[in-house]
Amino acid sequence: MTSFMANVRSKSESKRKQILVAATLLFTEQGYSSTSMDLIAKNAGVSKQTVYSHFGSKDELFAASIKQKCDSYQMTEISLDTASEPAEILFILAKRFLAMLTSKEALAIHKICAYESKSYPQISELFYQEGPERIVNDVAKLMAEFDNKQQLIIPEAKFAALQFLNMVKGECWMRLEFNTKKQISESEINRYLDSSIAMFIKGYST
Amino acid sequence: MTSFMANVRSKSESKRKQILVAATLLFTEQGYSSTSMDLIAKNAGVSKQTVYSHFGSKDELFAASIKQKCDSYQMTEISLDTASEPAEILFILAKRFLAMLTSKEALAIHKICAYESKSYPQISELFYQEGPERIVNDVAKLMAEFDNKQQLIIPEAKFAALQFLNMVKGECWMRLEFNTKKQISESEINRYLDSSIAMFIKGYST
DNA sequence: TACAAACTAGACTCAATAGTCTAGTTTACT
DNA sequence: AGTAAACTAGACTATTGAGTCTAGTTTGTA
Repeated sequence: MTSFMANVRSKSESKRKQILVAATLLFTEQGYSSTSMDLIAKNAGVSKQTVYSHFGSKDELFAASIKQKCDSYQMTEISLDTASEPAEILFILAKRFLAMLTSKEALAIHKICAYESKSYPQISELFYQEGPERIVNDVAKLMAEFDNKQQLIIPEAKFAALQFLNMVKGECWMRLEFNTKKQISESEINRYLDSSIAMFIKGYST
Repeated sequence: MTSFMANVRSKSESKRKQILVAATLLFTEQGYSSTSMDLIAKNAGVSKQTVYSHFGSKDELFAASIKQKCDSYQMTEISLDTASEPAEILFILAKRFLAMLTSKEALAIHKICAYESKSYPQISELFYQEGPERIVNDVAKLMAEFDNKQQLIIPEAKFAALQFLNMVKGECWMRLEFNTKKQISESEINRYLDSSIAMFIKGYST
């Protein structure tokens, strides 16, 4: 068989990665339409033709770029020490979740997926599944565990997860999303989280 | 004085409005960069030159367009019958808030302001103030009232408002934001809201 | 070593679009 | 009625950017 395939040189995997890395950086920093293929090629240290040989079009490259970002969305595994008190666990969870959510990367990819959700519904869907949905499901398991152990009474674990995570986002995230001048201080965030957790626990207490 | 200003014809206010209406529609439907000035002029039923005579540039028109959308952001006044039970009031509030939030218009303007928040920080800021911030402040007043009347114990009215409104957004809003195939049914939303309100009230109960 | 495919640099086409300009028309005010 | 500015239609400029093409270079494999 290989005799038919003489003189074959396979496309460089490293070039592909360079292109993907450069593209992802530019797309998430500047958005889809403001990012040119020429600049991607230049930043990847690669010729434009090579970009087109690895990815057929700008669309395709965009899809591949966001897709790999989604795949690598390893939300810091919520491997929490479930031996502790709910209040303690929830506080740590809230902090981790907020840290992830407010990272430059996460904000950028969220923004671009929401904005392009009409033009690229499959990408947006992918992001939703790998991002929000996965996290909600993970936290729902934790909520079910609280219920199991009778630490809290939670009839609908998924609702509780949604309620908790959405609360945690709060003003802090919105201000980042809209890039407002004033931002929320760490201490203010902590006060808010304390308040939210206290309310949540009381609301679901036995 | 007017003798110096002979032969003056003032720019037509109605043309200005036509332009603004067409521009707003296109910007919110297609985003900033995909909307051309030619199309705006055409849809407004006006010549391109007239667009430029009323608004100096595309940027300026965009700013004016979003600004007037923000100004007209009369969140259905939260004139709630505060004589009722908190649970009842909160349910009506939640439904109204969700209806507003999930309207095509609100989703579109939210999206574009978030996306352009780096390029147009002043517009994004304006949206934040006229949208989220105003609503939170209004709801905070309601929360303070619950506390005053000792129907609930709410030490930090603004926190409670943020917690409540963010909870209400829930999965429904996220799925619209990302345009996922599956959407949340009305009955599922109601179950979620009931759960959220029950938890909130218990969490802040006396 | 020879070949074919991956690669490079950069010129090229083609389309879209922001903004300007021109020439002629309408309209409000004096 | 006369005038100057608002308006129209549309040609025009200049730029940007996606995607192609060409000519030549490198490189892995048979």
